[in-house]
Amino acid sequence: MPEAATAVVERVTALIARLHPNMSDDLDTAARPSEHADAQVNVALGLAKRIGKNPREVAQQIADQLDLTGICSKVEVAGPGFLNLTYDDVYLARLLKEVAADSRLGVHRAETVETVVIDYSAPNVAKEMHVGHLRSTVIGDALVRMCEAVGHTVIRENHIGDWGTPFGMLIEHLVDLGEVGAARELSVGDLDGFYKQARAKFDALPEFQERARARVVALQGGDTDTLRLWQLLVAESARYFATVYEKLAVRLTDADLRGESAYNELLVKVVERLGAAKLLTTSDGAEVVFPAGFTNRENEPLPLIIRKQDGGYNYATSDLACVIDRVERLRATLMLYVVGSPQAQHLAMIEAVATDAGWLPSPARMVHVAFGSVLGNDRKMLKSRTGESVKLVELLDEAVQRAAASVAEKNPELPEAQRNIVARMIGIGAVKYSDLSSDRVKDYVFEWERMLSFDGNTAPYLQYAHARICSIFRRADLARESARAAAISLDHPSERALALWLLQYDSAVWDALERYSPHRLCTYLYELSTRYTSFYEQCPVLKAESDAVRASRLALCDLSARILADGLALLGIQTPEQM
RNA sequence: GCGUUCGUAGCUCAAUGGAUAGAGCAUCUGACUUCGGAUCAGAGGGUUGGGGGUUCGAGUCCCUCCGAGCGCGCCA
Repeated sequence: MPEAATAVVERVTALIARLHPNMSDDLDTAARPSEHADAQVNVALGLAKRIGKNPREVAQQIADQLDLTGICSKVEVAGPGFLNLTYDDVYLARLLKEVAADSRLGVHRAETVETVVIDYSAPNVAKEMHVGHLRSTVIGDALVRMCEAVGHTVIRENHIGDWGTPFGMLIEHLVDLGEVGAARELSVGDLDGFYKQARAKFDALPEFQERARARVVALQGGDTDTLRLWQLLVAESARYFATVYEKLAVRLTDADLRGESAYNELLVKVVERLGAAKLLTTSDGAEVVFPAGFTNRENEPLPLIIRKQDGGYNYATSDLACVIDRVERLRATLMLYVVGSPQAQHLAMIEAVATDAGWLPSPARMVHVAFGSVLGNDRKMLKSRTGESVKLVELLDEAVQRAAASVAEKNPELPEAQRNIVARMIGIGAVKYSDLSSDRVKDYVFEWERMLSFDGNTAPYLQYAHARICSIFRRADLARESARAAAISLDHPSERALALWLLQYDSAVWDALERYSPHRLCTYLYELSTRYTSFYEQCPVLKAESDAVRASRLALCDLSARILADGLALLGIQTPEQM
């Protein structure tokens, strides 16, 4: 309820400033959603404490003097000193009409536009994508869409692992297979096999090991032929990643790929600049930084290793280079790292060092958008039957397959071609939604039955609610736009409950975005669906008692469908019109 | 050992420091000549891991204990 709440808060704040001129600072004047009223204001409780008076009396005084004409039809004091507000129906109807006429559905733009770099997905070249990449990719994609929706400038960065010692053995394996054979091997999508074969040879054959090591040196030395072979691996992998992203329907493209190798030239500069800032020390032959506040097992200062004993660099160095690149070249003001929580300490150290080195001048900042693991039925990290990590493609294919079976069973009239399209929206949507709908910092249990169920907080349930609305307009042979100018009346309780919720879309989107918590938007959309279906059960739309009521209800339907579709789109989930 | 995240109904999950901790699944009871029953209405089910503290008010903040996951020097 952005506008209504804002209007209320403005008047409350003004009144308190008048009544208690020196008390108005940092008082909680917010108008919150409430179970007992349309909204509640709790300011009297804090104020009473501060001025040493009875909270109910303070609340009553505010209620008596607060002028909410045209906004609220009722203000009452309840409990220990809550102000319960009932909005004026005419006012609500007017707000709804404004939202219905708004292509943004009431979602306001960011006041200050940020340049947001979002670092997510991050698969490794020549390695299969597995469930471990699911959460980063899906959460990152949702954040991209939400940031863009409020007008931020978003730069997607898929920080792929395309460099390091494993590439010696991978390139040698490629040479062994022959370029044509290797390309064939890689293009069938069996990257796991390729990697494992290389690994097996590396472990078993000293001769191969020698070649691999020499190849790493050649790669780092910039040997032309080696670089060409390396690029072949990268290109084949990129093609594979693109197919996965297409299946997943996320925004990532080849243009967003940014391998670690991209920072190679910057690594020397990182060392130079850390040296110039006098942060660098030598420890056991390695060049390291000791950021304050980090300790190891023995309670000794924990170093961030910048240059190894052997002179090589590692991930900490390239992560620091990355910070410099994002702040100084891309002008990032906000950097989101959609990375699993196990890396919390590493990222905290990167941030500490970058801050100490002066590479994060305000307003530039890093945020670790951490997330937990995907668990199987046994409550342990999800694994395949053979104990290996589950291939992402296989998981996605199974989701679509299961959805297709479900649609075939429940709606056999749907033509097969359409069924396949819909099955993809449902299956992929279900996987994404089950990932997004619980608090990201916690682990979650991956269960096919639950995520594909049409009951409960699932994508199919939301999609179904949307499809039913589309069905109403189809049956009535009405264009959706035609519903938007209607005068809205809110006589039935379920109409009113729905209307109140529709008006809170703006705050739901912002709430989810500000916490980088897509699940808050999921919860909102789920509640919207339940309120809608409840309305749908109780209020006939096409057979409404009058044309005016029918038009009003059609407007509520249209707005509900648009917010459902828009909200799901912000989560990267599609909404079929039939299913 | 140190650090960190988590612990809420039988299960899976919600809950800006605000009222009687909410949903879904499962269980039980109802509702289809009606816009998609792929649904809806209702019931039972809780010492929010234990114990202290701060606060007018704590699932939420602080301390402590218990339990689980993860991390902790040259992999990324």
